Amino acid sequence: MSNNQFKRGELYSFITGKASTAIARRLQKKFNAANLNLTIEQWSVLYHLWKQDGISQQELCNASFRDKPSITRLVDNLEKLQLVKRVSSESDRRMNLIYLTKQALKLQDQTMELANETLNEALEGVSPDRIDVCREVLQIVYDNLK
Amino acid sequence: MSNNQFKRGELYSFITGKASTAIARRLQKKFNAANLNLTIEQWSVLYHLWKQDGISQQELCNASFRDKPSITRLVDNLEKLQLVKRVSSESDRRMNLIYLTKQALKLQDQTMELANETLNEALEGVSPDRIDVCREVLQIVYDNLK
DNA sequence: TTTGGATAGTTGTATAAACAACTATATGTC
DNA sequence: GACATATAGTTGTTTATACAACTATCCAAA
Repeated sequence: MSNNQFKRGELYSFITGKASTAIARRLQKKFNAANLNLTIEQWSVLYHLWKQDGISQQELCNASFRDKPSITRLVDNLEKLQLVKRVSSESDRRMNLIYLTKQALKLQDQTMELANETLNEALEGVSPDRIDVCREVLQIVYDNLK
Repeated sequence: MSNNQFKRGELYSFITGKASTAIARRLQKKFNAANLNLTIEQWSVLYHLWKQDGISQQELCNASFRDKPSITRLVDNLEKLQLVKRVSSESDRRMNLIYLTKQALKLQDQTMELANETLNEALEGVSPDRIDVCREVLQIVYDNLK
């Protein structure tokens, strides 16, 4: 028997990720209300490209904690939306380098603003140091399991 | 303007729920390794039924933070696996009451054990009071947004 | 230079979530 | 009792995820 550390309620919440689901839903609603035709998952890919443009799909896999087929299809859809372009690498023709379009660059400010707004709503009434503890714990969880 | 409370890394982790995703994946792998032919989502429905059997699909929606079509299909799949049975309510024929089968009752101990094990791995090296803070913050986030 | 293993990406299939539109049943009001 | 409205559940469609199997390219060792 492992131990008695977790009461049921805790266990369920941790595993099902109710909080992050709620945050993602709220942000999606904001995107929809702003007529941004963009899913949170697509946004999360753009998020990495805004930090560094022209990375490979494999690097997007690592950065976004998704497998290769997931990234293939997200990039497919982002390409349909004309937000990214696949460019075959000259030095290694196995790789596609993913580049943002002008249209995608324009989305950064507005969507980051909505994301910040969402987090402020989510964390209203929580003190900064408790947020810090929470963030650190979640990081350890991720590191423990990845 | 919202504020500057969040650095990028924090923001992304909170929204995409990397930690809970990692926990769910680890638990799924344990289910697979134990030859339990069961998804985490299906397990999370059983979880509520183990607490209270014979509730309606709508109550499962509320308990599991899912919409009605999601529950319809999860119950469909659980029925195919012969883990639950839909029983039309006598008092209100719009409702299906969902009952666990004997087979599903047998799964409770083993899967809860695997879930506890997973959480112990996830939270290794985190002190109980920090876990508490984290859990409380996540609960507030959920309450703020639901 | 050939060959075999590793790496990058794609495709097929199953499960799941969100949203809209739908059916069936219940209920309250006239 | 009839009708409007609300509630419970289902179905269709799109997007996303996981896993397995596949192709194409690269690279290193014989």
